[in-house]
Amino acid sequence: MSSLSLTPRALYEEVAELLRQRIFNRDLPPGSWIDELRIAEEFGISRTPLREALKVLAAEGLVTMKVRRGAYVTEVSEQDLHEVYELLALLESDAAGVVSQRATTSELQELADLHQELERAANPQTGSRERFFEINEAFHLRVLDLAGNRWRKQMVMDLRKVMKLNRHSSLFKTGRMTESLHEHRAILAAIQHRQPSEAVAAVQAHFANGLNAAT
Amino acid sequence: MSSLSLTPRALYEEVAELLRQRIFNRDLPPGSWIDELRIAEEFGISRTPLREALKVLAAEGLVTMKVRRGAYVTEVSEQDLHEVYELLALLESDAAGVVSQRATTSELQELADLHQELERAANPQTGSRERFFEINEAFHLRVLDLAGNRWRKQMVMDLRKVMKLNRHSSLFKTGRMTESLHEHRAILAAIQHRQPSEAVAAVQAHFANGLNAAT
DNA sequence: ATTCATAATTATTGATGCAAAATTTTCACG
DNA sequence: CGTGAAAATTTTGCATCAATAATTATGAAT
Repeated sequence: MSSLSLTPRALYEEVAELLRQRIFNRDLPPGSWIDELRIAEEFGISRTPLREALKVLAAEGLVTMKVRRGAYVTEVSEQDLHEVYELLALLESDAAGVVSQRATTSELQELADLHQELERAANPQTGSRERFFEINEAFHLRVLDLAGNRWRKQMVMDLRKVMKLNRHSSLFKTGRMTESLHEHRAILAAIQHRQPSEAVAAVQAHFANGLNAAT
Repeated sequence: MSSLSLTPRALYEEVAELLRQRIFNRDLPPGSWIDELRIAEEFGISRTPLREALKVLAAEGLVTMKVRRGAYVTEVSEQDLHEVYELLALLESDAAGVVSQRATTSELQELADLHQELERAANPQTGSRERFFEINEAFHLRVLDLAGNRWRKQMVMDLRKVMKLNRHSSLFKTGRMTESLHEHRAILAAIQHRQPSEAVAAVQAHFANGLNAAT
């Protein structure tokens, strides 16, 4: 957690990040009303930057603004879960296809290294549940980086935030670790062998299995 | 311009919409600094709702916030144009594929009716440039509705707003009207004949041609 | 005359205050 | 005892005010 930033973020950005943590920790559970006065008091700030932060989170989909009713933590329905999984599968599978075509040899090696870390994280002896999820997300985001479309990456990151709202989201489910690891092996292999259609299919299968595990 | 809204939007929403219009009209050109005092004065409001509106627009990608420097209208680079086109092609082509599988007969008829309006709008006798772009966008958005994924629709709408920032964006270019109309015929035909892969290909071709026209 | 430093002006950012609206509570009447 | 209306409280939304940071202008020194 490198908290020393060269460009000190605006207060409303910091507040937005704190709110995200509270939401993901389920300190602010889905559906709950966000008490502006209370939060402002706790954070030791005024309501102005807090309200700006809430607008940002609303744009991300994490909170929902109701006219004259304030902000509520977004409730992700079963339908939403399906739709977001569908979108993530589309965006990330296409990215994997692009990467399998365009990645340099050193970039492929980098992905292989990341996957090796994932293997270690999946081993109870050398890793942990938290580490697995961390490396897992890093791998997915690295593929997006290599696909070279910042708009897509931003969208995927936003969608993944929304996924975290759902308890049953298997993006971070313990029982899925071994299965997920196997699927990652297939994804990496397809990319390394520069087989776009196989890479696309492998990522789509990965998300299809994730959705099944979630529901 | 129906200004009587059943659910009176918050002021910051209204302001956001006014700012969007000014940006798309190039009253506020890309790269220009947004003078909060001046705009607030012109709109006859205080700076608080204006700043909240700017946060919303920043989340949409229309403006860029710089720390301690205020808000600037986003400049869309050639690279961005490519990337956004790539994403729109991916999202909308997949949507067309879904619709060609799942649409009911009456929904297909609705799309056909919309396309008929597009044909009329493309005819100098019975339509106009503005009407063509209007119907064109309505058709694309209707396909997204029928594809049944509100997250995708939201993303496409945001991306299309970003496209409007670019002068050369062929989404709204006069010279492309006839060509665009032909491509729309192919898209509609593929959907009506319930041929998903043809529908996907037709939409991808539509966007590929659009990108060529833009650059 | 040019450069550097300091002062002044300007603009963003955050806090506070106030009014309007909605919700809740209380009290009266059936 | 339940229902409905009115008052009180709570909370949002907007405006104003204060402070911090940055940019520009001015002046002095080399």
